[in-house]
Amino acid sequence: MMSKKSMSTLERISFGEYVRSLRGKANLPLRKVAAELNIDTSTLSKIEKNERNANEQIIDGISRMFKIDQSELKVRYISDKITNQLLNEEDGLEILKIVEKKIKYYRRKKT
Amino acid sequence: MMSKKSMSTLERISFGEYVRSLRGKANLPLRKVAAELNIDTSTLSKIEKNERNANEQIIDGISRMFKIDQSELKVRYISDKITNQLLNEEDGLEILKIVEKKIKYYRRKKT
DNA sequence: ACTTCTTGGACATCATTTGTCCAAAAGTAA
DNA sequence: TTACTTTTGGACAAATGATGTCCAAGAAGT
Repeated sequence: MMSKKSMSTLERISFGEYVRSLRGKANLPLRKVAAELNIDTSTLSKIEKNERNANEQIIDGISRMFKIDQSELKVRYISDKITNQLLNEEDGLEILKIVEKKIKYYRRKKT
Repeated sequence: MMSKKSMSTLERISFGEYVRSLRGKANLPLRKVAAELNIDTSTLSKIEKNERNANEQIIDGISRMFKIDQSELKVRYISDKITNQLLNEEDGLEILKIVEKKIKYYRRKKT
């Protein structure tokens, strides 16, 4: 049985690093991908270095371009963001547990 | 054994509602608490209705005023925020699991 | 060297948040 | 009801943060 604590290499890399790796495998310059996504080359560079935010439209474009699952990519993006919010919080892990309970609670109530 | 899924009443209420309940128990008007916190009455009203953000300073002030644990209050605040970010995400719970792994991973690395 | 790719800074613009005030609504007690 | 206090929501400017765009210089490949 796989330990819950382990992280695959894929999970370990950040959203930006992941996008860069996709682009690398496809052997495409920033220029081309950025054009396809209708954003500036420089902006894409920064996204890949986690210095700029992506958004829904960009994420969708990337997933279409590289034929990867859109929600997987979104999950990567959001989980990075939240990790950054909690990484320096003393009680980060406790917060996660509470959030989990809250989400489950509200979902049960609302659906 | 207590189910992991259960939520105490205290956990169920929002940050704002909690602050309001503290103020209610102490029987203090917004005016007085806001003055103590150096914020506008209106702002505090909105914080209690979760329509405005609190911040570190305000959270600290509230915990001092009502003699409650400062990190507990902070945990409440942040967990509310993150819950709101994830509540409407299809993959919210999956994201939480990944965040947990990431935090554990980075903490192991960095400390 | 020449060319292409990548990066970082500058900048205006746009969006969001904050602090503040005020008037009206809601509540309390005479 | 009237008088008083508390609470709310809207409006607004100021501050802060995000976005889009351009360009020049650094890095990498030929």
